Amino acid sequence: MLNRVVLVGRLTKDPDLRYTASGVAVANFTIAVNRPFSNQQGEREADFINCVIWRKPAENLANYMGKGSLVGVDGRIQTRSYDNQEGKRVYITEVVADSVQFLESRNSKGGQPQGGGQGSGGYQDNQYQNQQQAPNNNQYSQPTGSPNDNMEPIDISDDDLPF
Amino acid sequence: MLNRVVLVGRLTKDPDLRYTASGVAVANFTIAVNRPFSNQQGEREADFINCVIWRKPAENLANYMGKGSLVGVDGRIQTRSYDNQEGKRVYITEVVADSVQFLESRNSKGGQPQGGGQGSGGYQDNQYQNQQQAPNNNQYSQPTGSPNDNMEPIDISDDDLPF
Amino acid sequence: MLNRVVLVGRLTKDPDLRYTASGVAVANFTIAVNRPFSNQQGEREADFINCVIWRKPAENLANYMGKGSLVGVDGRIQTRSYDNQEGKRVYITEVVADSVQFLESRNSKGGQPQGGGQGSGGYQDNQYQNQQQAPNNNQYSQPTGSPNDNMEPIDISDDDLPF
Amino acid sequence: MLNRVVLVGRLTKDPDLRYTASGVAVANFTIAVNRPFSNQQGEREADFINCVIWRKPAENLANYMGKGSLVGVDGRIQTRSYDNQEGKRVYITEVVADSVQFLESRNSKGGQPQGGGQGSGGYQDNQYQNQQQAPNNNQYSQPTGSPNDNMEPIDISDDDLPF
DNA sequence: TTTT
DNA sequence: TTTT
Repeated sequence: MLNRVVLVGRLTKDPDLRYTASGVAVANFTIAVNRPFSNQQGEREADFINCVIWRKPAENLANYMGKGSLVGVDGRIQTRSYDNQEGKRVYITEVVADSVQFLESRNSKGGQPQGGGQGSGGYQDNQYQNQQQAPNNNQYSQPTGSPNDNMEPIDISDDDLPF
Repeated sequence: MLNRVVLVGRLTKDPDLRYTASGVAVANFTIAVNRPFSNQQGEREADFINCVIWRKPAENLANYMGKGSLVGVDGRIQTRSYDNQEGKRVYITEVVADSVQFLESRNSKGGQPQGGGQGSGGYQDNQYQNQQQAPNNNQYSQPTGSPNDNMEPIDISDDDLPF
Repeated sequence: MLNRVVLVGRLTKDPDLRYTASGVAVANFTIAVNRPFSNQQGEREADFINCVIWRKPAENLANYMGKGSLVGVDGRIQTRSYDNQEGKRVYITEVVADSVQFLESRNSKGGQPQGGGQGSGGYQDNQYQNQQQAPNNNQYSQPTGSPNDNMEPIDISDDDLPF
Repeated sequence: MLNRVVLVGRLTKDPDLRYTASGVAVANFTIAVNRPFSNQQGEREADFINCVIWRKPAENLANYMGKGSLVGVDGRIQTRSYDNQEGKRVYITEVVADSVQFLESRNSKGGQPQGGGQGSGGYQDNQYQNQQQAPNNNQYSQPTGSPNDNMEPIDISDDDLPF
């Protein structure tokens, strides 16, 4: 049955990247999507939407985007439930992203602070596409070093390129 | 910012229609959307997605659709929170429907039971469109009588026609 | 970049199934999507949207759906152009379907005419999912025989099952 | 019936703003949406999607966005036809935008060229929302003056504010 | 060239 | 707390 979600918004914090026991990468993140209308107090509110993304795109998101980054999300709504520590059933509604598009980097994540005089915020047509391939059980090698906040072309082998 | 959701699924129960203190109709409903893939046990799971719709379309939904009805939803994701009786903050993610499309009636809601030999389940191009008009404070008159499960053309004045 | 389309409408005619030189199945079809509003003459118009689907789902669509069938489409807009016989460039805008959902069979395609007293139009959760796998170059075997208009469960081997 | 399109892409040229005989503003524009995959030559292609937007949002788009601007579009697919000068029927498929979101200004349209050392390309949560109100037959007052390419807050009366 |  |  049809289940399709498209969002454009900003990361409320850095993505939270983890690995399953079998080594599959998964990142949780929340995006703030401002509403197109004002409330009765005349204020613009936002919706804070929890999202998940799996595998390579999860690592890419965690490595290149951070708090404040503007992203586009294409995915579906998923619901699940679990029993919390008080034995109460908790119901979760979240968006499982098939792909995340980088619209604008905003964070600096420990490196050269963005902004200043260098003409920041350019857009590259970068997109995480979830290949939905079978989970591979290797440990992923974590990219380190300069986060390349300005999103200029970077010189790495195709294999490592997230986009 | 962009926030768009499209769903096709079945009502898990009859819509829950209420009125605000100022007389605005609002209906809550949950739709089950079957996933397009099987889990590791080979079973097809579903997502149970909570939705809200306001005003006239809320009444139409409540009057014409019921548990098991197949509907299409066009809307956006909304998040909100409240403090429960234990003083704990509870976060809600739901879909606010702009319009609901009737794809197939399935329930009988007190009237002539659907099904049998009469060729049921016909589709009419019926759609609730949320006009987003200012709330009107009148009490809505509740349609009663024949639920018209077979969704044949019905003969009522234009003013009452939900589609 | 984001490009997402979701449609629900009826096939204006039987899907047109063909095979590329290398044996890849592709089906073209048009769906009529009724507009949610009336024009100035008070008439409801429709949009006639050309769609394409590839591989297995193309064959499934051609084998199980026909003129008048209600379907849901999840896909993206694609544009292309070609030079016609007069040497004039022609621009095409169409929807490439990732998946098509069967909402209601309507045609009979040579076999037992649908309808009559047998409770027609039931919905099964059937969906063509485009696996985006590499094209396979075999000739597909064309299913023949009973079109199963009522969409009841059918007893064929898993390999042939479209859903 | 359901008909929903969401796009993120760049304007291929400045929007083309016109007025109907009765004074209703309408803007035509094309956005280039890069495909998320490469073709067999390893090149990334794009789809060039024709769009229309009506009334106030049309004027806003024309006044604030130009060739190269990154926009998000939420709308529906519309088809229409007309007879060309050779008396041949021509079929058109385009997107009617309900709203356009400004993701990044790119053009300068006669004013201070964007870019340079000033940290350009910031995102504001600006969105044209088509109110679908009855056409008003006044001549719209055309905003003039500095196009504010950097999209900083601008100080004009609420009535003129497009977002 | 269009569906219910 | 879930639909076919």
